[in-house]
Amino acid sequence: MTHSEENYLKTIYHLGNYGVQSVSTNAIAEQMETKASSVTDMVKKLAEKNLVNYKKYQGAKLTEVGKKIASTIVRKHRLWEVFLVENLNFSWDEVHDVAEQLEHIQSKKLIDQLDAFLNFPTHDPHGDPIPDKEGNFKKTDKILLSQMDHNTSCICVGVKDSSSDFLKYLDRNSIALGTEIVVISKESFDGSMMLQIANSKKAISKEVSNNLYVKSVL
Amino acid sequence: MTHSEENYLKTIYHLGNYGVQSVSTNAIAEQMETKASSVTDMVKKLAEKNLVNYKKYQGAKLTEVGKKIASTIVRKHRLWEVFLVENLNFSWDEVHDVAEQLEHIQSKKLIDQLDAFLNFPTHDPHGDPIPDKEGNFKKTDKILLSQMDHNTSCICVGVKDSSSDFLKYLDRNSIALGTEIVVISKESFDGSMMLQIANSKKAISKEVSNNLYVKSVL
DNA sequence: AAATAAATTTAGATTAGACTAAAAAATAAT
DNA sequence: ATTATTTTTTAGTCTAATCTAAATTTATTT
Repeated sequence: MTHSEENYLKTIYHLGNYGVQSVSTNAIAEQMETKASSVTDMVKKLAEKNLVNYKKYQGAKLTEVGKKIASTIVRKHRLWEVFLVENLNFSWDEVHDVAEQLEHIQSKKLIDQLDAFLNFPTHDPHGDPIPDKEGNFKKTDKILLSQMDHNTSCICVGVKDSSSDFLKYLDRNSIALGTEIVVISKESFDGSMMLQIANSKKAISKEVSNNLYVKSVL
Repeated sequence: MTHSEENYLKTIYHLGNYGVQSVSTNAIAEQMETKASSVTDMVKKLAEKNLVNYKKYQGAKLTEVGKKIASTIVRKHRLWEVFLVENLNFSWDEVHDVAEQLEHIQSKKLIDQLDAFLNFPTHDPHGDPIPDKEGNFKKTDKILLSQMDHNTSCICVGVKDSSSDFLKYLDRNSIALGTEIVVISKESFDGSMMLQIANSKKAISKEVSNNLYVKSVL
């Protein structure tokens, strides 16, 4: 497995909804910031190795073996993110690039021991689930903040956009995983919201509420 | 910096005595298990980038910049080894391959924070010194066990051969860093030695005493 | 000092991964 | 149902890093 092959598998895993759907050549190319022709070449190679099923003009879908490998890469990525935040003083907007590198380190013992060292975490610093050794994880019943009605309460459980810019915005507005949010009102014409967070009111745009996952509380 | 370029710099650093001496093409090739022609190509490229000084048929020597990069790679390698042993239950004969991968991770913050997390260690699990951020380290005045006279005492402070086979041999014979060794006698014809370790006597060959660094004690 | 051996470099080929430009297939629009 | 557009593939090129085999330089012997 080369780094490049691993990156393709990971991308197909993410875009194909944890590997269940077929993913188009162009979608892969856009996500990876590469050209469609490069994707075609690589997808053929992965098909040759039985890691994806591929028929011309019909996109690629992970095989069971491909899915297993992809989930392992995601598992490693997310475990390393936890390590960086919990033990090395990284903030949640700084971990991605380093984890992109660390996810390619090959050592079964390393990842098992890291998992144990971190006390078997189930979610990464952005609220995304960490697959177990078999590639399984429980899907949390999270919804987008934008779907909440006014006069309801919820707890922040994840982000859809995990770009540094968005995460820093959340930091500045005291929104973190576990933060309780009350939706005071919702503007129908632009989708903006007025929130109550701790003791202060905050206005947020539709872009923000569309990128924040929450769990409703009674 | 590609992984390959980093590996060449590291090798030249080690073979050239921390970068002070010129290293021959063949020596590099043998150490890296590659061909001399490949080494020539790479050394030319490194010279182009001003990381080594190179004149045809005269080997390669690190420049100051090259030395700095090489020492950083060694620093990362050794810090990761400490982490693996101290925090992830690896034994000293298991760390090398994983550290070979981890040493290429690029992140200044990562390595600084790891250093702090480990409490600024000065030596790796094999007793080798860890360069600081500037690439400096204090050379310990260690000698080979084979140079000790009979009826003298010493403490094990490092290994010359850090192959898994040798390290496991040491484990089986209760020899670790910090172990006190008394040289009872020395056989002149084959260089073998009789040692007193804790409460038991052990016979060791010249190969062993030639690969174990010790510090003499009064 | 000439001949032999060893070390090193050069020349040319190969593979992985990416690219551009052109061709072909699938989709959408008139 | 043709035409136009988008998507995807193919064909050919490029770079990094490696290799083999041949040529060249340096070192060693006799």
